[in-house]
Amino acid sequence: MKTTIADIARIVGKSQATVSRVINNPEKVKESTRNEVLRVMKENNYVYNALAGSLGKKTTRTIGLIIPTITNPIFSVSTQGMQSAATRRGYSLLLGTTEYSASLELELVQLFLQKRVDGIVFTGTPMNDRTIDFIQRRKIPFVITYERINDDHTSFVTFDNVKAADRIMEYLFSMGHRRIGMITGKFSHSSRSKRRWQGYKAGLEKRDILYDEELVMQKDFTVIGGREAAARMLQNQNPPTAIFCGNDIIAYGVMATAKEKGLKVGTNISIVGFDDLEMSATMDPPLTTTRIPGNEMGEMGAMILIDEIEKKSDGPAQYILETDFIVRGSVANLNQ
Amino acid sequence: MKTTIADIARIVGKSQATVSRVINNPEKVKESTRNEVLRVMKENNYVYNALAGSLGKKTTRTIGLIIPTITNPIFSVSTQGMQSAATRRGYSLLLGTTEYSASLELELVQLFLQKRVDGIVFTGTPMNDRTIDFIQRRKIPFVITYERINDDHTSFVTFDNVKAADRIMEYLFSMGHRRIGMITGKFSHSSRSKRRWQGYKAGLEKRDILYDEELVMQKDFTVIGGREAAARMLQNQNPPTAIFCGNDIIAYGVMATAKEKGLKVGTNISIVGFDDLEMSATMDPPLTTTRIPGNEMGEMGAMILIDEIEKKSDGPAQYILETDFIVRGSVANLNQ
DNA sequence: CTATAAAATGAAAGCGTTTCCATTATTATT
DNA sequence: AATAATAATGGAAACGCTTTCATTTTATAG
Repeated sequence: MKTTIADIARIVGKSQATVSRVINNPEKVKESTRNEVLRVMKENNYVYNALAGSLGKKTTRTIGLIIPTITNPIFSVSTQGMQSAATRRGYSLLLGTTEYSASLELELVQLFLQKRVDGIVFTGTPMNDRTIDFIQRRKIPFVITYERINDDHTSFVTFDNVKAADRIMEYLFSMGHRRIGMITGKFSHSSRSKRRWQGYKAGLEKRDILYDEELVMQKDFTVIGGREAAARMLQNQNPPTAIFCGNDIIAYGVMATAKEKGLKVGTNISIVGFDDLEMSATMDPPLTTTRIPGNEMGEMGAMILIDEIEKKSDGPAQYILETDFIVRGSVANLNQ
Repeated sequence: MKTTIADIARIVGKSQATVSRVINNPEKVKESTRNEVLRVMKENNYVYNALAGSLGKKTTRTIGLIIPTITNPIFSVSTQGMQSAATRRGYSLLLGTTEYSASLELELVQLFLQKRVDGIVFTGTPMNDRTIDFIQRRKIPFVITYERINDDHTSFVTFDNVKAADRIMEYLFSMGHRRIGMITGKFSHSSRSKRRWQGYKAGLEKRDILYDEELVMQKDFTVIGGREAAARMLQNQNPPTAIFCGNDIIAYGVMATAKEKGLKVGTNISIVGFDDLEMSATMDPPLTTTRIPGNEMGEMGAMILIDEIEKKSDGPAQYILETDFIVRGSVANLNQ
């Protein structure tokens, strides 16, 4: 039924090895026979069987991507970057989402290993110890993006959440804010939330502002999460003048409920986000936030991984990319 | 180095066939030997080679997803749905983005065929004729989501853009609007844009409103696109009272520039979007728009495809899902 | 022309499973 | 206890490539 290289070989009157060569090392076969082979392939609608090929070559030219969810824009942006870098270098992406579940994460790794991906990139997942152990034991190349682990031997490309959070606190302080709340994602879901909170807390302490537990809440990274948290926080008897949101989506929710309560964002209440999603600039007022290098992390993650797969790298690559703090209109200046 | 089922067989003292059975038909091997095999597998860190397995079985349990871009939220939502349905049924997703390029689309199909995916789902791509021809000739199962083609033999799950657009026009008319503009995506990128425009035009004609070319613009499906179009359209000497935007993202842009021009959205200017992204409800004012069943299309698309792969379906499945028109606050009532 | 190097090709053994068919062991039946 | 079923297992070919090594052709040099 399906034609194989053996069929092609027979028709052309050459050996199977030669046909294989025109696929993999065309320059090694005489031009005339190469053209002949190609012609016959076309004529017979030959489709290369990459399964069989990979079984022999021991490489599949596909990399696995493990990500909490594709739904969060920050992850779709990095996925896009990864996809384009991978394509550029001739690799495909096998997609797996964990929904923040550690067991799913491990299962995915196992599945990907069975499918013999050439490498795996973990994006924004906590990577539980069993996963790390499992993957390290099989010594298949992997890189981490959005996160990092403390291990000299593993590659990652991430950014500094603590530093970025500190930059925000510095700004808020300079604008005269002293009572600052924080609404962030669940620590259990991402260590990024926790680091931002650490930056928040450190920023407070550094400026001798006391940390008030009532002003920090962990919520889902969703609009609803932001709304719920804001609703409670704003009816505090001594409400914050500014709220540091763990991401832009939460900030949208906070803005919405603040407005509903009659507050004027950027005047009566200040809000800052994190991520700089595309819509953040078009909010009303435009959201002050920090841009993270999502696309770059994706691209670089793929590049680094592929370099390791192809042994073009010397040792692990560890990058900490810069973030940009973007001042727009959602923070009031209390100094004047 | 790597242990294979042959190794396992030797250690256990059984044949390779038996080991293969404990993997694929565990019930067919005596419990004691099954446990023994399992034990030895664990002991030796055996990892099943799905490549070799697939070569024999002629199925890879992976399906290819071809999508314009993962960055657009409507596609990431459907991808999520697809992913979860696929996982549930034991399939993985191979991801490919076309960036709206027909040639890339074809290349992806070819690549996926080589990698022997069990089926392909096309999401929101125009599917050029060469692609259709190519894939039909190899008779590998495929389904289309977000779009459809006129062919009794191919499965799709989509929604009715013309109808949804008509619903919008009906509403706008009922609210007293007679001069209605449209800002939509490029027809060349998605036939959805074109259909929505058709619905717009038909809606106009049905109500004896004359079609004014100056009030319709094709732009990128981006915030910037919306801004640019709005900037021009609003300085028309006879500007529209309402603008029908081809998607929510464009609507965000339009809202932003309308506000900048001092217009009050929902009062002086009316805007309606399309897609109902998560943030649309939190816009100011909340955006009136129509919800499309992204997640459902993804889930159903995967289900239908897998049914076809596993021959559990009788003939092609063609679904046209319902959309929801969601009235919020961005349209003024001109009647009162 | 001949000798030699280089290019082109071929034969056949993998790669790690599945699967068909045959064989042996076990259980049920009378 | 003999026979018939049924369950469990094994042998070996097949899946469609790659790759190594040997062999044959062709080109190059003297």
